[in-house]
Amino acid sequence: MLPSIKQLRYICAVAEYKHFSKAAEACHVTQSTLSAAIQELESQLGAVIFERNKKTVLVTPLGEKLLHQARLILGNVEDFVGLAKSHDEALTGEIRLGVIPTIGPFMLPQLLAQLRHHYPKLKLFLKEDLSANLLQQLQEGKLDLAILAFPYPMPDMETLTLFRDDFVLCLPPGHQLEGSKLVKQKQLHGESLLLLEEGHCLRDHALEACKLQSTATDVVYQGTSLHTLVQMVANGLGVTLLPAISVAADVLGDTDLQIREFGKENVSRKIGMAWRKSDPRREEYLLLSEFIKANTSGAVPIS
Amino acid sequence: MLPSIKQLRYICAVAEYKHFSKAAEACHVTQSTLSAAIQELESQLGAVIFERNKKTVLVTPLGEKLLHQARLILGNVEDFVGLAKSHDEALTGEIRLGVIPTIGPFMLPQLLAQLRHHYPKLKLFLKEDLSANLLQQLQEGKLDLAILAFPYPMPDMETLTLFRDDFVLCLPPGHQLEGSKLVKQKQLHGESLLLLEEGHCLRDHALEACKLQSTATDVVYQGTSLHTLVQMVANGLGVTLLPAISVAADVLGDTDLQIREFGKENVSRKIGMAWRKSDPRREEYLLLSEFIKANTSGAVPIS
DNA sequence: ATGTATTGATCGGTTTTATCGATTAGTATT
DNA sequence: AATACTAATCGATAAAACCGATCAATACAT
Repeated sequence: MLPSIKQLRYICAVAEYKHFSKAAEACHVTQSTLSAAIQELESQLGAVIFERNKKTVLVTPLGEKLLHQARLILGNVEDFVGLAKSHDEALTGEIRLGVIPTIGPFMLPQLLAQLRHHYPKLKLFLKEDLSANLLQQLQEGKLDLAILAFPYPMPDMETLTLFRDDFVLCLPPGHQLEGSKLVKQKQLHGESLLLLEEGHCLRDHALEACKLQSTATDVVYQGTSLHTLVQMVANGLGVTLLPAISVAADVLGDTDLQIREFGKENVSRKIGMAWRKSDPRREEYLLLSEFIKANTSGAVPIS
Repeated sequence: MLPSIKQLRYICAVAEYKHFSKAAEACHVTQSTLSAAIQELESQLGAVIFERNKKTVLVTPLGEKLLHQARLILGNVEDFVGLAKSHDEALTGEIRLGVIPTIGPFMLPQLLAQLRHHYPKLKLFLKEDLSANLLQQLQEGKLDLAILAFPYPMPDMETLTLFRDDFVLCLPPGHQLEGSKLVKQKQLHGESLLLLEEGHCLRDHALEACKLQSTATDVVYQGTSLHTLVQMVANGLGVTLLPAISVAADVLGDTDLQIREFGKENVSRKIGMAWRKSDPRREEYLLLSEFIKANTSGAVPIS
């Protein structure tokens, strides 16, 4: 046997007004409805809450306790509804966001600061991982949203491209290619090209973008992050390809490395978002995507 | 718009089983019923709680919060029902008991100790006042029960006689009536009879029981309590009538006062209980009355 | 005393809601 | 391609909620 929330409202109203008819009016029902509901509740509880005296309505001691509990419940119900209401506003809840390592450290610091400013109620829980793992966690519902590089197969996901991220060539000072203002893909042949280890999509995207195969060049070493790659280049171990956003985010630091852009050739990857097709917060994600597009440096807008 | 408790139960079940059909089974309803109820809730809230994926049911971040709140509410509702249940047991709740000053100090110490032992969950809130005030507080619902002396007009109240309380004559040592083993009402004429001040029913009952009028004797002084009356008698100011229960409760203390009983004459008052006719706890009061009858010394059972 | 107004309970009838069983559409799995 | 499974949907029915009117008891004013 369960009381209904309506019944709890009724008894609280009666306790407040000490009067069935007035309480009924306040509850927008007729007195007969309210009386019947309260009688049913008392009958189901096997307890009398109100002592109906001629002149006034008295609350039994047990009724006093029940009323206290009822008010507690009604308050919680209000909070329940309020919870839903407060979430109506866009970007005020929690989003579990996954990002790949070749984007997160360069894009997030600036983005998060802006978000905190414009959407102070938004709580972003961050997870940095490889694309394959992010996909799996999206599917499992452990993540709501991912920012990663395309192309990448995203079954069951809706994806959206945010912007283009050009690759640039990173050279140590004095390198033979230092003289070229712009470089071409072909010029990479025979170079000691340093790339991230297996699993990073950046590796595949870079090779693909430059129309290279991993065997067509000397991949002498495998870095675990772009920062370590940069250090390796600085130590003369070879050259590397860096995404523009990382350079914009000062991945070079105070090294004296050189940057050379590619010419008209489209040497780039695309950065976008992905979420479950069934996720009801699509609108919110679209809103967030617009915000990201407007607040990311080093990115090339999609034409 | 209000959610129903049923809806809250449903969403908690789905969250638990991650499966609509199984949740429906656990709730003893069909899947269609449960689905419809949850859809209605989500629609009314304007929020999506579950993300219906083909393989599994996921909970949205907002849904997680709502579920937490829902569980809280359901717990409260359980407590609500439990409150009523726990009070089913007799004499386990709160009773606000009023007692008149010529009964309370002599009857309660012993009675309360016994009650505490036999009904440890019973909480008695005590109020000592004159009959008229007790009656008013009963009517106003500020008291649940009163123990007082009859006859006394108790409109709207149900009353019950507990026992008879005989009056005895209290004499200072060396008093002229000391020689009589039993005294008669007539012998009181001309005596300096000390009584309580106006308002105490004991005063009226004593006069009535002895068939006296307040003018027929010297009411030289008005005491504020039986203890002060006793002190006055000990100081030779006169004699007084004491209820047997007060003597049994050692109102005389270590004074050397004498007690004389009346003979076959019915010189007594009746002590009983009263509560509102509309009070639903009648059964409990009857139970309490039996307990009191069995656990009061100095009282004469009603034939 | 007598009549009027109030209060909460009760009854009959209507509307609304809840629930069920069956079916469907969309996905996985075999 | 066939099968199994899940949640949504539909139509019909049973249950309830609710209202308006009335009643009995009482308070209050005359």
